[in-house]
Amino acid sequence: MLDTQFVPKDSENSIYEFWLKHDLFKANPDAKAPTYTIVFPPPNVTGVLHMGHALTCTLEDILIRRKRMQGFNTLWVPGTDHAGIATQMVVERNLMKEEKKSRHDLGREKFLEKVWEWKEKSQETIVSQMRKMGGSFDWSRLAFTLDENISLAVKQCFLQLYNEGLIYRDMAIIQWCPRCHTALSDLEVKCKEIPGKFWHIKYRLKGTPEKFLVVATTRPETLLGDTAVAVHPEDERYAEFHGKEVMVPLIGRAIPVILDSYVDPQFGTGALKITPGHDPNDYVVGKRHGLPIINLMDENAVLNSEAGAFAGLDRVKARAKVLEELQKQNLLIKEEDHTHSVGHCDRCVTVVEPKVSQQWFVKAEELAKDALRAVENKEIRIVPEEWEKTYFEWMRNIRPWCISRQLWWGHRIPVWYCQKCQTAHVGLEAPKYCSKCSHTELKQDEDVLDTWFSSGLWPISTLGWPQDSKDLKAFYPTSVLETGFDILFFWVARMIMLGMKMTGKIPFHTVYLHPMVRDEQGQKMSKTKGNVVDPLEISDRLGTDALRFFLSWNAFHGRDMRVSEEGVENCKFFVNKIWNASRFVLMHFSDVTESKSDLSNEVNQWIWSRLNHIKGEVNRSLEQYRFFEAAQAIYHFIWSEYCDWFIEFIKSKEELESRKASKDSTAVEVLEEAIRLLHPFMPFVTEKLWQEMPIRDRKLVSVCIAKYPETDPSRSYPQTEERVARVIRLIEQIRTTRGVHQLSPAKEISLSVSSLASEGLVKELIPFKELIKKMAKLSSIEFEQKEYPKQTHLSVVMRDLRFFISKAELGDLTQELERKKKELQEKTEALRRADEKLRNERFMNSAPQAVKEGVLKQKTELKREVEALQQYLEDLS
RNA sequence: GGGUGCUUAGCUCAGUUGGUUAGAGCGCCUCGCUUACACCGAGGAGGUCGCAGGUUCGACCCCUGCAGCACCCACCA
Repeated sequence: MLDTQFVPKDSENSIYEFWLKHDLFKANPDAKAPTYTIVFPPPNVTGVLHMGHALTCTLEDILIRRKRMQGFNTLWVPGTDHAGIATQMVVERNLMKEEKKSRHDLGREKFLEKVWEWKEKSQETIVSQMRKMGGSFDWSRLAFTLDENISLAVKQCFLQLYNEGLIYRDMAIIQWCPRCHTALSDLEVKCKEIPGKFWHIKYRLKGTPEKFLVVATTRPETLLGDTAVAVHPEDERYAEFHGKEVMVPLIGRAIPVILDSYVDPQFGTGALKITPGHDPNDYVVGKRHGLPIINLMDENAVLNSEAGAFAGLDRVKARAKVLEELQKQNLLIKEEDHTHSVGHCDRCVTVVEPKVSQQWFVKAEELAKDALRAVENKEIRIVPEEWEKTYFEWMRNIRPWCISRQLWWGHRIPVWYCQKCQTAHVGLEAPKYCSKCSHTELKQDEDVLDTWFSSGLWPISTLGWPQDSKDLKAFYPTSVLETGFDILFFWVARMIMLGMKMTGKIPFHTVYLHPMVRDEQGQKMSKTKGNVVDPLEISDRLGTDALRFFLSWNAFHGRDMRVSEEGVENCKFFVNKIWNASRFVLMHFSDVTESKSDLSNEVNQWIWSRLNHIKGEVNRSLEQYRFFEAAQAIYHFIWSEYCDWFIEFIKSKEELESRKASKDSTAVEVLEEAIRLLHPFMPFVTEKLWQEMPIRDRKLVSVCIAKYPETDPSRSYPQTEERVARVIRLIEQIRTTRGVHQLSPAKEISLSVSSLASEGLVKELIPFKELIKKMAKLSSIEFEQKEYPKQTHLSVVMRDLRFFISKAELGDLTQELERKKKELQEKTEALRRADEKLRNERFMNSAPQAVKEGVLKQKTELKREVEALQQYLEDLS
């Protein structure tokens, strides 16, 4: 006997332990069954899981559990990401808070020890949370991006790309974060519109100080690093400056006026100061003209000795000081408001500084070619499809990927420099001596790799690459990559590029991009806003099953997904509903242990047939990653069909007794199948209930490995479905009539039903007589083709049936009158339109037969209804 | 500046290649503690599908324009 309620908190842990005990989630590379593989997007070891992770866990677990039940050899690889910059930041912040020390105070080695400690704790937390969500991961394959074998993959990949010339080291202008002290890739820089100023500054002509040109800039502090002023070659205004030199204000350095068509004469003053050291565009122009590069700032964006009197000031102070000086020297002409977009560090939101430095790059342009083609020719399918365009757009305009980071936490770049001749050696191990000069002193590159470089290898590295492992053979390419669209470029694109380059094969067949999690108002969740809904707290209180069902119910193909506690609560009600339906069934049929469904019984036929539809729909929807559709289909079946109608149908004393006596198994079997159908969505409660089912595959230890329901043509009864649908409609109509006439639910009435179409229709209802009586609360019901006088009876019409109720039994009719008038209006209009269509020659010529027949049928029905309604209204008044 | 989406019931969203009277959940209103469930049951109200044109026998769906919203990418100083 089941408890009166399912208490998730008391059951979930032990159910999960039960699964682990029976080792149900472990994949076997030697198994014969076809494989189905997902690698879980490894969460950063920066802290705890949020709602986005919960969504990922839920959706992937649904896919995996269904495939497992379908008999696939499923593998779901769990893991975590070292998340270089993010984790380093968190640990640094902690260190500062707790010990008032910077990482430099500790030194590289000691600091890394601290980070490892942090990682252990964080990973432990994350793993326990993934379990709490019910995730059926193969824990024997738990991976971390800095594991030895994963690091080997990273080095191997670096080496291979280097040998092919696809990785190179270059002096280039990159985005530098003065707070994180590292280079960033373009993707890690987010542009933001910032209201700023446009300052117009005098640059005097060398030797003729009364002549000058005016340069407009948003960054006056960088003028200290100017090495030219550029004007458009055809800009007449500056013709007299061609070939001359002007003086940099404040420091009196002469720089040439150069001609470059990059300059837009319409913009600003048409004269552009060129600062190759601190502006990506200027860098390009500077290179074109062979201009010197002046690096004005140190790693903190504090001005260095190149800045002369301004040395020691940071960017912001330097700007103020420079402006002040310009003002004093009467070189500042005007100041206007100007909004422009400024790059910010994705992690710490500091304004980044373009900086010329030695960095490592990947020729992404080369790798993108195959990665682009794979999606173009649908070898890799992106769902929803509209994201393909975004992917194409980015891939076609991809630029070199800066992969070196001046951090401590991460994969050290596998390059060693000879301390004598500076020759670089790239390899998996430190070389013993220099291959060029045989010197034995070599030093490894200080930098580490971009986190996404190792993430990009995740599908292959977790499966054992570069070894020719069993896992790689069995499970690669993986089946589907499921994640949020926000990391399409960061992660997905790079996995495709690196996976294809390293193995020659695509890393996965399908990319499913789920929506972003928002709060109730559609706002991004963030700690600072305080609108974060914590999945663990919710699952603690309302149950993991409810949370998971809510998440799948809301996984639309849109871009946002709103999470509210109320929504989860409603799903909890659904959990309760199934629980109680099961209680009812077990209360009456717990001794029904043999499959013996009376298939001559129309109610049985009907519920089997309905179940059959739902099975098809759920499977179809899940194949297309339409989680919301699948969830809704099951919800509707269990609640509105199985509970509201089937159970109510069999609930009458006689029916129940007769079913118990004959040990009819329908109620149990349909429920058991519905439970299996629901299991991927709500693993915990379904496991618990499945174990209680008197009929189930007893050879199996868990519903996790029970067969996932598939449609079964032998259980399809379309005609019965139609008949029962008519019965349901009749009951509903009687109830409505009772309702609008304000009859007490306790009051029994009598009525007579006749057909508006063929007489057979009414005969078909006779077997349901008792059932209708019970459910519509009737004292008696007659089925006969008989008219009653309108003085004494009211006739109610519904499509193909009508019934008569004695007026004496009805109460106030005024409300009903209004309602029916409106209905008559609507139906008359619909009839008119149907009629118009049928008269329309062109419609009759071009519409498909089925549509024409439909309209004709509709017209007949409407006509009957309109006539009957008119009569009904007459009767009423 | 370039790109991608979105606009359907009070709210969140479905609506498959244009074809019968546009759906769901929640919320709301009325009634009911009927022995699985009040975390429930029965019934009801509620939409000129953002606006304006066009194509078509027929448009929520296709085309054009407009308005509003969101997101992504971006070196106009």
